[in-house]
This record gives sequence, structure tokens and C-alpha cells, in this order.
Amino acid sequence: MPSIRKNPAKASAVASVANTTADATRRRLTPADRERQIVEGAVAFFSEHGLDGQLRDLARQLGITHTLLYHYFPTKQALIERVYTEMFEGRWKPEWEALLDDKQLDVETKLTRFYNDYAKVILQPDWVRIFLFSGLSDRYITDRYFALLREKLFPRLVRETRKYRGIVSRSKPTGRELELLLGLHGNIFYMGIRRWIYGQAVHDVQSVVMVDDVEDYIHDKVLAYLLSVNPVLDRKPTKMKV
Amino acid sequence: MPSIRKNPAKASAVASVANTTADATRRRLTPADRERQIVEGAVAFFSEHGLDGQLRDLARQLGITHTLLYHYFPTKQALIERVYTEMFEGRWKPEWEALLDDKQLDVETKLTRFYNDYAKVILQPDWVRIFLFSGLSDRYITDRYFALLREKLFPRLVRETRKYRGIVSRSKPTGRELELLLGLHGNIFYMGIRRWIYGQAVHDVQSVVMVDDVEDYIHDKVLAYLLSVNPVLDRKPTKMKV
DNA sequence: CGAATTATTGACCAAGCGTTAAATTAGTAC
DNA sequence: GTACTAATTTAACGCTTGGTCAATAATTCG
Repeated sequence: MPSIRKNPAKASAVASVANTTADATRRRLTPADRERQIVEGAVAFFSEHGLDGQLRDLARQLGITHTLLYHYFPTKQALIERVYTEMFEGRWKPEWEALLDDKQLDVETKLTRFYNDYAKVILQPDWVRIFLFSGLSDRYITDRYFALLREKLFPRLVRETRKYRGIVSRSKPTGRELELLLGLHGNIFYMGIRRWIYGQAVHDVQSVVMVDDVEDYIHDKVLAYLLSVNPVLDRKPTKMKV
Repeated sequence: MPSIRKNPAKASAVASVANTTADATRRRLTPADRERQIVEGAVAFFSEHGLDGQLRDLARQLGITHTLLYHYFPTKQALIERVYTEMFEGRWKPEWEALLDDKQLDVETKLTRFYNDYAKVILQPDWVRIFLFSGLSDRYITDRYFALLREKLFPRLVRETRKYRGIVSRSKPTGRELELLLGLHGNIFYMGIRRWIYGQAVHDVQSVVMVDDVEDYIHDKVLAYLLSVNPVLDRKPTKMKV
């Protein structure tokens, strides 16, 4: 076997893409570091190529061989699940619940603050794309995540909305109540879809920036939701013939 | 070669799944029929398994060999593009433009009627799923489709919204105007996402029916949009410190 | 420095992929 | 029936995939 380590320079050149640390010649990271690197690389990689992306490509992107991945994760699915828990379960902030439960703040303020901070977490390419990839395949993460929302978020938002309307009922939310609420929720998520799925910033094709305006837009959407909630929910569902 | 046509019964048994016509033993369709069958099968298949789905599986689902697909479509991509044009380009109704241009009807009626009919076209599993699959991969169809919307739909909706507000300006829509409008648009599309991507009818986990309520929900959403458009667009974008 | 540890690699496998070409067989016309 | 056409299948190629395992070499510790 005349293989004398073909060309270490090539490998590290590729590795430098993912390597945050400057040292490009270093190999043999400590297991903890390597594992971190793999997980973070996997997030970016799966986000772009989907969960069907090839491990060899991921490895190449990290500047390692694909077999090394198997040293840290027994199977591809294990790596994927690790990505799931790290990205989604781990990013839910309990303080959001506290914020929505706060008895001092008014409803508009709470909703605006919550969705602004929430948006900072979920309105990111990795989050949005992996979430949809999962929804389109086995729904492993979307199912778990919606269970989380149904338990910790939606009841609070329904309660706050009712408080805003001057209603104190603790009864099961109606279909229209939830539909309107999910409208707001999806409205905000749709900003991410447009940007990182469709690649359409739409409101201004030139400046894909939009970052600065996002808080204003979210405030707009919360306001629009609250403004509509009374007239719409009081409306008789007169079926309009089409 | 001792192959005496292994087991024709097996093949046609599988075929019967996709075969609408009763005759299960028939093989050798006319080219036109076979091509239709392939395209329709491909729509359902790609919608479920994504555009990376295997041709062998599609063929099996149709009860034919995968090589026969190549007799009708030179390459997999050709088949996909055929699906694209048939499903998306072909389903845009020019009458929608006429409806929105109608000078007799009031804005609320027009928007409600439009989105109700539009929803009937796009709020279907094949449409939503293939659209997102495309957005997550090469964006071939989403790019083309958004070009369509930007040309034929959004300007009309902006114009109608302004008419509703009592404004006649023909100036380029502002970011907030479009953001609000796309909010409505995404709001409706999000109903499809919830149903066929997340598998969450959410408003009532039991009855995944919802079909009857959809018209009411859409009317709600249009109403909510129109109600919010004045207060929101008149609001000073005072950056709320968070 | 030398030995032990273990992170990392190269070669390999079986299965599955899109695609091509030749063989077969169903339908049709005489 | 026989011959012709073309729809359909069988067979096979080249490539990629997730996964395995023995060999290699960087690091650590005495």
C-alpha cells in the first residue's frame, strides 16, 4: 500500500470552511470538540440538503472522512435525532411562559414581546428548513414540537386573547378562536418560509436585509390579530354563497 | 432463458391500486392513456415521497417496470418538469384576474370569493407538498410561481386594498403594505401546511374534516386583514423596545 | 524517550440508484 | 393464421449510498 497520506493540505483546506478555530493544520480534536463540530456541521448540512443528505458530503464539508462520523454516532438516524433535540427541544425558553403569565403587563405588550423574541429563535434558516424537512418526511420533530406548543403556548395565548376581549371563560377554545390564533402564528412563521424556502423577501426584492423591519412587522401582525379578534369572533358565520 | 413471465397476477394486483379503470388484466395501454397514468401517478408519488423518490417505487406503484417510464419520459427530470407545468402553471385561472378587476363588486366580496376559490385549488396535499419540496430543493417551481403571483395577483390585491382604504395611489407598494398582504396570503397557505405537512388540524384534533368550516375561516381571515389594514398602516412604526 | 491509547483513515460490502439496450410479447391489419 | 408494429419487460452497467472493520498515526503519560 503506497498510500502515504495523500494530501493533508487538501483535507484541511476543506475543513477550514467549517473550522471556526484558526488552526487549520490541526487534526485529532478532543472528542468533545469533534462531536460539537459534527453536530453543528450536521445542522447546517441537513438544513441545506435535507435529512436525506449524504453522510460522505457532510464529512467532506467538515474535512473528515465519513467513517469518523460513525465513531461518534452509531447511525445516521442517531445523528439526526441529536440535531433534533439540540435545535428544537433545547431552544424553548421557559421565560416565555413566565412572560405570558405576567399579571402586570398588558396583552398587546406581552404578545409583541413574546413573538419578537420567539421569532429570533425560530426565524432562522436552519430552524425553518429542518422543521419543514421533518414535516415532509417522518414528522418526528414537528409532532413533538406541536405537542410542546399545545401544552405550553396555545393555552396561554388563548387565555390572553380572551383577557384582551374582556372574557374570562376557561372553556375549551373554539375552532375559530384557534384558527385565528394559528393565523397569527403561521403569519410569523411564513416570514421564514418566504425567506429561506422560497428565497423571496418579496416586500423588497432588492434589500434582502429586512432584519431591522422585522420587529415592526411583528408588532403589526400582533396588532392586526388583536384588532380583528373581536369583530371576527362576534361575527355570525353566515355562509357567504360563492 | 427459462423466464416464462414470472407472475403476471402479482404485477396486475399491484397495478390495480393505481388503475382507475376496472380491467385489471389489461396491459399494453394506448400511449396517451399510459402517459396520463404515469403523470397522475407521479404527482401522487412525488407529493408523498418528495422529488427524490425512486422511479422504481413509482413504477411499482403503477404496476409497470421502471424502465417503461423511460419510454415516455427521456429522464427523471423531464417527468418532474411535466408534473410542474401540469400542476401549477396549468391551474391558474384567468377568471381570478377578471374577478378582482370587477368594478361592481365591493372589495370584501371580491377578496373573499377569490381566496375561497383559490384555496380550492392550492389547499390540496399534492399542491402544498410538491410546492414545499420544490422550495426546499431547487426552487424551480416556486420561483416561477411567485413570478406569476407578482405579476398577476399581488398588484391587484394591493390596488383593491387601497381602494378599500379610500386611497387611489398607484405608487409602488410599501414594505408594510406587502408584508400585511402576504400575511393574509400565507395565513391561508398555512392552513394547508398544517394539514398536509404537519398533519395537525389543530383547531380540533378529532375532526380532521374541517372542509365545511374552511369557507368561514377564509372569510374570517379576509375580514381580519381588511379590518387591520387601516389601523396598522396608519400606525407610526415606533420601535417598541424589547 | 517509549509505550499505550484512541482518533482517524482506507478499503470494502451489499443494496439501491438512474439510465441504456436488447429481447419479448400484445395488439392490429391483411 | 401470419406478419408487422410498438408497448413492455428483462438484463445489465456504472455510480452512489449507509455501514463495517482492520490498519494507521497523533496524542498522552509514564
